[in-house]
Amino acid sequence: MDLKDIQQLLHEHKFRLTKEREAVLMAFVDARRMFTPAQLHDYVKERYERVGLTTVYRLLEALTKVGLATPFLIDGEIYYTFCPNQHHHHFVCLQCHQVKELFQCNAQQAMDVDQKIGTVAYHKLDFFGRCRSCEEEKH
Amino acid sequence: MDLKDIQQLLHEHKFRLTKEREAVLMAFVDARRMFTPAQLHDYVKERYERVGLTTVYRLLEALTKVGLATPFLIDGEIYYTFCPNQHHHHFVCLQCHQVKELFQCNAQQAMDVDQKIGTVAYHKLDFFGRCRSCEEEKH
DNA sequence: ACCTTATAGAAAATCATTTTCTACAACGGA
DNA sequence: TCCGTTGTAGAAAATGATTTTCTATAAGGT
Repeated sequence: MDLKDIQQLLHEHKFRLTKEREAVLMAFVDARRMFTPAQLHDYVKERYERVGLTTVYRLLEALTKVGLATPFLIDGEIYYTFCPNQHHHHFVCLQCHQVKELFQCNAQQAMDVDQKIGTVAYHKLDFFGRCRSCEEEKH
Repeated sequence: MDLKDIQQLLHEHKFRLTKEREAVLMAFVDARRMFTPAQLHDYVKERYERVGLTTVYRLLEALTKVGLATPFLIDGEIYYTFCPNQHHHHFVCLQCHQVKELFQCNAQQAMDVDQKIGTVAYHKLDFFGRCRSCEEEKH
């Protein structure tokens, strides 16, 4: 999924991709890690250009609405990660906040929620720990 | 896990179980559903006795800290559910907010996160949908 | 019973998020 | 390409959930 596709998806939902949003989007996509809105704001400011915090909030809201971003709740903080793909899971490094996608998914079958309980609309499966490079960091 | 065990666990962490906290705890445990702090506050006020909202926040924080409550992020709202057991997963009804625990867990084996990625400290697997009774409600 | 330490709850403070507002930019049609 | 419509940027203000503060009180150990 590249910029064109993202643009089209946003467009279908009547969101316009301005240069400001594009700057935030580029930063967000490239980073491959999770951010709180304020963190992403700082990150964009440093690397790309100065944009308003409101703009960051609005893009994150838009991306979440069209299914391109996922919020995580960790230690009471809400982090967002860019999620271009349909259904997948995550490995989240609690140290460097890097996020990796895992595509293989056997959870639905593996768990097989009983009909007596209800009907599953969707599920979430995420792994948290330390990524390889964070582990190697401390000798 | 009964009240005695909860009391002991809180005690180990130097939390005291006062009558106010006990009222909130009873409500929370009995309900078997998820609440935002404000919702739980209302619920306790109606059914048990009047307690301060601050007290509700503090109990939820304490329970989360000792591993007896789990927060869910749904539509931007943070909901808490009482989680007495070690490792398990959830079925969350998005309509009535009822929560059921699922104990069988093959996720770790089923997914088998690659060593190259990192080391998993814990994982979360939750199912969202409509529970049986909500489904039957509308004929 | 006494002493230390945690708690209740109201009130105030904090701070993340949302709303408001105005000038401006993007898109689509002529 | 120009124009009208509609969404957007960003600062500033408002909102509202959550946290902190404070004082009297209660809990639990000794």
